[in-house]
Amino acid sequence: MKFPNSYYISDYKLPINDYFVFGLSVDCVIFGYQEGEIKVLLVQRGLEPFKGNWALIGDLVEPKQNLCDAANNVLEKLTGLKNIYLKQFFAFGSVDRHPLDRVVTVGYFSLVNSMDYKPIASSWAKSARWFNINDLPELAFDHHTILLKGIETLKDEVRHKPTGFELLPPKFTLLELQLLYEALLGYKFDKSNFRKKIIEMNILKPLKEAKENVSHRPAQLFEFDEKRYRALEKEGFSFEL
Amino acid sequence: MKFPNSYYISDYKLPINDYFVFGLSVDCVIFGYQEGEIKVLLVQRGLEPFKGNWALIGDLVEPKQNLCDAANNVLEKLTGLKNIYLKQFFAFGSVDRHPLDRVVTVGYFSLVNSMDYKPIASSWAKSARWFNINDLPELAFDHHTILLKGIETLKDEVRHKPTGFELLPPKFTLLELQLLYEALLGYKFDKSNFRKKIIEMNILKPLKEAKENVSHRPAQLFEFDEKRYRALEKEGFSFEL
DNA sequence: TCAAAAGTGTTCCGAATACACCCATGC
DNA sequence: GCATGGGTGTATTCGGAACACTTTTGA
Repeated sequence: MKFPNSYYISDYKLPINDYFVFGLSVDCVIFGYQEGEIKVLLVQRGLEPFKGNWALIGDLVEPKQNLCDAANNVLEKLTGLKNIYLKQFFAFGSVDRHPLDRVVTVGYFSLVNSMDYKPIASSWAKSARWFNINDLPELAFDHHTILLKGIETLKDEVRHKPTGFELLPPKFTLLELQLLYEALLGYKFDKSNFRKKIIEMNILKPLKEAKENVSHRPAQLFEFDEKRYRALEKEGFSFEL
Repeated sequence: MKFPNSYYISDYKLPINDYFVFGLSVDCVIFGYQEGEIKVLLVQRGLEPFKGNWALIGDLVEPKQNLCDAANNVLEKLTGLKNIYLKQFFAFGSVDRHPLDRVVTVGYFSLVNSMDYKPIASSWAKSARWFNINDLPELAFDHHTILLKGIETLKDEVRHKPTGFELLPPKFTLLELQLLYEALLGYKFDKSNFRKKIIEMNILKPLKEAKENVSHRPAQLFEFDEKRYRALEKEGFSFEL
């Protein structure tokens, strides 16, 4: 490697080659929403180390691959979905986090609408399963730590940005939205007040369609108006609750 | 390296050795507060590449060094201060972010009380300077991107957590606190309302001392009550504004 | 006595809360 | 008709915004 003797300004006397010994990986915390509960997608490892344990999906980053591309690839390989909501949340770099060598991993979290998710025929997908985030199995590596940090980030994000919409189908009713937020935040809303608040934000586009095949009055459907949200955001509007 | 043929479950056929080619560094965005303005500490590079440009301080991580230890070391080497507020905010991993080789860098941001900061006699400190965050010089590498992300993170953090206290001396007056938050957030508060709000949060410990040597009525001094804040946080209290 | 900042009190308004109530549909 | 969720209206409360005012110090 044609690296100078010091990267920034360092006191190290070691040849610089000795510094290019890191492995780099990405791990994805994939959230979904089913039956009123927040789920996370895990796979069962088929190889050592930690063979048989459940784990986040992830992979080593290639030498010429951008971090976010690596994360997108991992996600696409498992779900077949492209352009999914994907956000980096933390880099985990403890010396001993991997039993065999020095691997730094970057955590991404992702929200998928479970209806879109069709496990595809890969060695991964066969062993993939959704777990309730309050009822997790033992995890490989430091994936438990990563997952907890991911959940924390999700909750922070949900409270201040209209993140949750990614978990719903594109068209949804106000009650569905309310139930989702109740699951995400862990507390109840008053129906009337929740509606008033979200409607007045002006980030939902009311549709002329209604829910069908329900044994009660059919509810109006809405879409998240992303364009409108971006516009409001620029004006200083900030999503709360 | 005794690495198995696949890290997680991968389709790669390459020998695994080819994946351990990453350099890893940390870069610190160090914020300070002087004369009512938010500053950031930069150093002038003495070596190629980007010799002469201003840059964040940072360094390569050693093979057996934890990420956060690396960041702390960098900070200590420049300022002589240990146990400073330091928080990871993002990993920057573009393939081409470094002109000479593949180096992934992890950004940390830090808040220091400028009174504590005494540049120490090192090759770094000689060329260190505080810059107003609205008046930045040209920066080396992708440090401008990193810095902007750091500023963004700071503003998010400040709004939802009692972060700003690190920028003040341990004992401060309410007006000093107000002016700091005005600088951080970019807008004014009403004196009376600001006081009421912050006092009612119960996270400040009023002292029996007062500011001295001022040509007007001396103000009461306060301390941030970290213990109390942690306790309140556990009960679900959330700091806002 | 004046300037400058410390510190307090009060009114007003809008938003959040807590309910109560009516509507539409399938069975 | 009744169960179920859809959808609306309103009185009350609480907290924030705006602003005025008094106090204490040094010069």
